[in-house]
Amino acid sequence: MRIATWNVNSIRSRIDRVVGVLERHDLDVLLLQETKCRDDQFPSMPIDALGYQIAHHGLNQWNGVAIISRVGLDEVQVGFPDIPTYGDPAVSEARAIGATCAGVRVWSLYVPNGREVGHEHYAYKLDWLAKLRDAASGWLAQDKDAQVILAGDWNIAPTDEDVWDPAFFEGKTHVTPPERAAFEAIVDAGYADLVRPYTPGPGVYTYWDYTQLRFPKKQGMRIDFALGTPAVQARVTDAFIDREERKGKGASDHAPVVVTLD
DNA sequence: ATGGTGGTTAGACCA
Repeated sequence: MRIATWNVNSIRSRIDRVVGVLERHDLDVLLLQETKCRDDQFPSMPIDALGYQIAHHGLNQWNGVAIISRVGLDEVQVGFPDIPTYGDPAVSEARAIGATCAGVRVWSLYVPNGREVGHEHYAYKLDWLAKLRDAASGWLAQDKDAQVILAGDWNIAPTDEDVWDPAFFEGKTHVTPPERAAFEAIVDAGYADLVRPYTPGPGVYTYWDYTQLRFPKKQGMRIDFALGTPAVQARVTDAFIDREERKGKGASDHAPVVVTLD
């Protein structure tokens, strides 16, 4: 089984690239973030035509997560237990969707950005990650052999090696100790990074800002991850980051991250 | 090359 996660930055503007990624990598499952549309706006036809099923959760022009699968798409779940809302009045955001695909419980996750350290959105990010940890920890406690994948745009660079210049990011979100601790807490709950062992750094990234020629200058961040329970980790035979997809006109600012299971 | 990113959208907001 081959599964990928990708922050697509609008499914409507990149549907042709999505089809290309599905075909090029012979994907069984593709987890998308930032689809940026409502369910009724999702361009499903080209994906249906390839024999895939789609589960999408999109409420408006922001966020939006989807699971695309050709190996089954069962027990679709929008959000995880106790997923936080944002703001006052409280707003539910489309940042998590789960489903079972060929016996693997997969989650497409779009972790809140945080905006600025100290911003209300930053507190939301940390709370969101803590609630995700609680939920994910519970799933593994229920069944230590559970096959669960938590994948998506985490908006966290877990180590200094995961950003092109640590000094540039000093005092900014994505690299602060509380964010890194929130990520490590999920690893400590039993969810290992499935990709890093196959793509060691430094200089290995999944995201490059559109501005300032960050991609050609190789100035990126590793912020997209696929984490898995021990039962999943034991099945991984390969993983890579599809840098080629970041090239050319009309690319997303994120690259797909691909994992192969036996 | 006096603009410089790109998405959603129609003046901003978000990343």
